[in-house]
Amino acid sequence: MDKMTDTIEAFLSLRRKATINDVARLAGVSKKTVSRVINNSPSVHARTRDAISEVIARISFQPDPQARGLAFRRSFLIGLIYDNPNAQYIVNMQMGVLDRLRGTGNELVVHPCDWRSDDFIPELRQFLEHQRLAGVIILPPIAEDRRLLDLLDEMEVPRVRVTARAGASNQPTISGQEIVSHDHIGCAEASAHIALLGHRRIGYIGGNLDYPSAHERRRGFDAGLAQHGCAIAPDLDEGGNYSFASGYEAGQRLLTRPDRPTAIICANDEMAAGAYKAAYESGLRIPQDLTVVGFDDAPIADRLSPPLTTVRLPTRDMARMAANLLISPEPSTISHLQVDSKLVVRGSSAKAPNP
Amino acid sequence: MDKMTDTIEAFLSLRRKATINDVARLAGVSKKTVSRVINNSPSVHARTRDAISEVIARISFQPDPQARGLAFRRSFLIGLIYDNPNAQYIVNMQMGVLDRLRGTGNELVVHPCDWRSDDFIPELRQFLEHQRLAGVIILPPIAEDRRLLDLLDEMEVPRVRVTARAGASNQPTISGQEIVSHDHIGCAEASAHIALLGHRRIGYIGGNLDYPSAHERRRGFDAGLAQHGCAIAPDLDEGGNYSFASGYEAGQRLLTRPDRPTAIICANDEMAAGAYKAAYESGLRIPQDLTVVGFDDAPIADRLSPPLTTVRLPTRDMARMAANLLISPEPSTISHLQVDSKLVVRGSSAKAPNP
DNA sequence: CTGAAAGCGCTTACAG
DNA sequence: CTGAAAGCGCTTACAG
Repeated sequence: MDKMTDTIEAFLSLRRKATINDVARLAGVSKKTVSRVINNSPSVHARTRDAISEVIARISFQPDPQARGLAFRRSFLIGLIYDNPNAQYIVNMQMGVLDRLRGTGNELVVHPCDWRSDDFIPELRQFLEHQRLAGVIILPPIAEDRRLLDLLDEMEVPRVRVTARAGASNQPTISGQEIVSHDHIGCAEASAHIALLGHRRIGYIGGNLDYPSAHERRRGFDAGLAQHGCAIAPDLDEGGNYSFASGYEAGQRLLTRPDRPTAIICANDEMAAGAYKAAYESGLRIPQDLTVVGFDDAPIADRLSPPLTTVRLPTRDMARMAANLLISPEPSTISHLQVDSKLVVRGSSAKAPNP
Repeated sequence: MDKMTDTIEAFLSLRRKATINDVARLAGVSKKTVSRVINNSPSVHARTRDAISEVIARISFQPDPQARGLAFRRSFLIGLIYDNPNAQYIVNMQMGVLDRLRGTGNELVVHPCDWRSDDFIPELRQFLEHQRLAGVIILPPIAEDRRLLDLLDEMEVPRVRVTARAGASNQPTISGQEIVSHDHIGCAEASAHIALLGHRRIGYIGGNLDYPSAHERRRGFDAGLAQHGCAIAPDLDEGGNYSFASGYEAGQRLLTRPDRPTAIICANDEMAAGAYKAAYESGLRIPQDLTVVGFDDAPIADRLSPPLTTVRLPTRDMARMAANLLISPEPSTISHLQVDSKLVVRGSSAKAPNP
């Protein structure tokens, strides 16, 4: 056993958390050089680097994020900012971000907020001033909020937006990266599926028009139908707000009319579940009497009877990609990454009943 | 305008983030004294304190958490550690913790993990070694994991556990605080409700017996029935694992027998939803032919048709209480706080059908 | 390719 | 009740 090993043994017997000074001493170099290794500086002799890496591994040294952060003038925290009521969506996003953060030394700080509150911007300003975040990921719908984007630009916080509409609220910014979900692709698939099943009396329950997603989804549904010479019946075109209650009420209106639809397209699964309830109360069987499709592939989708045909977005992947844009050592020049939604066929869609 | 105000004006025109040095200079004291004010040290003259507070407010000084953390040898981050598939539960817990953290200068770092993985403990050790957290909150079921508790003790991380069973895995520890949910209270209410409705053929679909909650809930259901001289029929006592699928399968077994139950008690709402599906497929109407009750008041509960009678736990409040135990300046001597669940009656429970 | 000095913004001893 | 010095564990800017 050489002297260096002895010293390492001695250090280990102290059972103390290692610091950069321990590594420097044990490796016989200055702490500046250790710092270079930690930060992957190229200008370190290979042998020096190897020796230092060896010591780091032996004493399981992990640089203290607070000390690094203080010196760097930024933290190793990624903020996730959102105002979204869909719990599964939020949890998936968190998981996706964490997938990418694992092993990078960064942690995830969650920050739900209240878009409607007067305190919305001041509260976020306070949050951002307090922590000097490594970056933030903003989820729909507030990823479209101009005031929030301006605030982030002003504070020079790197950010990635997750949106349903390319280029929305866009302008030259400090690091305006974006993950865009193509909601319309899967919607077009879904409505084409319905047209191919022979449906012609097709009803619609739309999403909250304040959200870009509501427009994108409608655009997709219309396109898929148009492909087959079909369209939403103008007299069956109901507005909803993405809630179960709004889907239920719209479903009641649609299903109690004499010339009721044979299929109802819903802009999300929550409203589709509401439509199920209306159908159930009207004594209509799904899918024999009525076809229903939704969007989200929410947990409720395959718990409904029958399981709901819907459109799925790769939520977790999107979050992973968003985190990657923030973390990636070589910031890519691509600023808009796009992901497609896709149709998931289950038991709620079937051939149109014979007239 | 006096000289001090002038200087503050001058500082503000710099548009620079304030530091403790700015406050000290502007208030004409040492930074040590400013530090005393920040940390509420009693030994500061009232007039001195007021002057400093005034400057702090004027220039909106916020101490840098990283610098404070480095000096304090701990961060201002609260960790939330869990392995739980229920998205709404997780989101509610996060909201509750954040309710209490707001304004304290602490942030929430979420850390889902995989209880089943071989890497479970090593991964958590790495996490805890990296960050020097101000404290952690552990959610069920891993709040019962002995290895995790030992790890936290070894690393001297303050912790609060959220559990369904008082005293589980308990032993003298560094700061073994605990929020205990009395699942059994609401369960007893629920089963008493069923007994009072006249049901006598009562089936049961149980939770995963690896989780304390499964035992606590069963205990409550049994007690509520016993109050009225009733009990789960031994031949209708099904095991489940809290999943929709397990509820569905158990429901099928229960409902296809000739002497089927008139009421089914489920250890959670997911399984109750599975039982709904089995009932639907057997052509049984809820609640006319079959009464069903669940536990959780999950989002699905009032989206089912009819809405599910269930038991609600004040999840968000529990999280708030847990965070409070960690944050509270005067650590309370009470180490076990208890909260009750309660019955929520909806449309899925009705009088037993006439034999 | 490597290092000594100064600094990031705070706090803990130690004085007085 | 208040302060000057040293330190938390890192990095930057400057040398060499």
